[in-house]
Formats: sequence, C-alpha cells, structure tokens
Amino acid sequence: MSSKLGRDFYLQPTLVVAKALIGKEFILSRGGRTLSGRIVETEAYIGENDPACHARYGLTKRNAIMYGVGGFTYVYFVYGMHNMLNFVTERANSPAAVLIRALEPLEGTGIMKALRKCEDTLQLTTGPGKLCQAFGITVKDTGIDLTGDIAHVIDRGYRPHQIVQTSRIGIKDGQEMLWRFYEAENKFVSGK
DNA sequence: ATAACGATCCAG
DNA sequence: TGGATCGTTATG
Repeated sequence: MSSKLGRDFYLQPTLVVAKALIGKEFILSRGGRTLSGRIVETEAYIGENDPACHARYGLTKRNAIMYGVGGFTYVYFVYGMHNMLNFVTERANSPAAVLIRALEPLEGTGIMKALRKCEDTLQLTTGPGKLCQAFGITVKDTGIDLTGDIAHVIDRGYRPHQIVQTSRIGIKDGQEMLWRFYEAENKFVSGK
C-alpha cells in the first residue's frame, strides 16, 4: 500500500517534514516521461531568524514562494551553475523549506544518465545540484504543486533503518542547528 | 549602477 | 584543493 503525501503533510513543522521525507519516493512526470528516486538526504531552512535561510532578509522576489502555503516547489540557482530543489513547508507567511540533497535513483535512470552525461549511477543524484540536473529541474520549475500530478511524493512503506541528524552542509552561519537528515549507510548520501 | 557572494561540482 | 560562473542582493 502506498499513498501520495497531501497538503497536510507539508503543513507540519519543517523539521518533522525534513525527517519524514527520508525514505519517501519523489516522482516527476512530465513530457511523457517519469523519473523517480527515494529521498535519502534533506536539510531544513526555517524562517527569518535562521541565518542560512533565504528568508533571513525578509520577503524578496526570489523567495516569495516560501511565504506561501506549504506543498509547492522552490527551485533557485547558486554558484552560477547549480539549481537547488526545495519543498516549501508550513502555513502561509511562515517562510520555510526543505532542501532535497540526495536521492537513490529508482525509475528513469537511463534518462538521468543522459541528462547528467554520466554513466555512473552513484554520481547521478548524490548532491543537490546533481539531482536537479538528472531530473531536468531548473528555476523555471518553482511553484509546482506537490499535491498535483507533475511532481509529488509517495510513501511506499519504506522505513529507514536509521536516520542521522547533523549540521547543514556548505553554510557559514547556523552550524549549531542540526537540521540535516540522512539515511545511515545509504550509498547515495552526498559527499562520499 | 555595480560589486560581492554563495544551501556546489569536478578536474587535476 | 582551487577554479568555474552568474543571478540575487545590498549598497551607493
């Protein structure tokens, strides 16, 4: 038995969502093709008081979607070359999101290899920039409703053996917050 | 109007 | 271990 996560799931506290997403399957269906992967690593970015969150300077044109209701995608561009996929969480006017950092490829690995120009399955989706390239996700994909048909998350009943909680990667401020989650001993966690 | 700076990745 | 590379933001 498997079920699609609905609006209520994304309205939960961001740390709950970030942890609960580990082990769930992310599915992207469009252009007549379907790509999917099991989420193995996430990070939470929560509110205007989180020094690493894009909402730390208040509402801007870029982060506006974070101020909306949870359950929508937020994709942004960094380092002049990488797209980052996030899921907006919590109620409207409560800016927060979960960064999807790594996936275990499931469906459509042939397409992922082509998009990544890489044959090594372990290099397809083991990092936030890599997985966006493998899925063909860019900033134009901001605002997709995760309760719709194009992109959604499914609970297939997979339960991680152990989830590890650490400091977030690649940030300067906010190291004291242990807001990164990943499935222990999964080969597809980034940075290995 | 403009400069500094990233929630990174990959080659060497 | 450092260079690539450019949109967003902050500041003048």
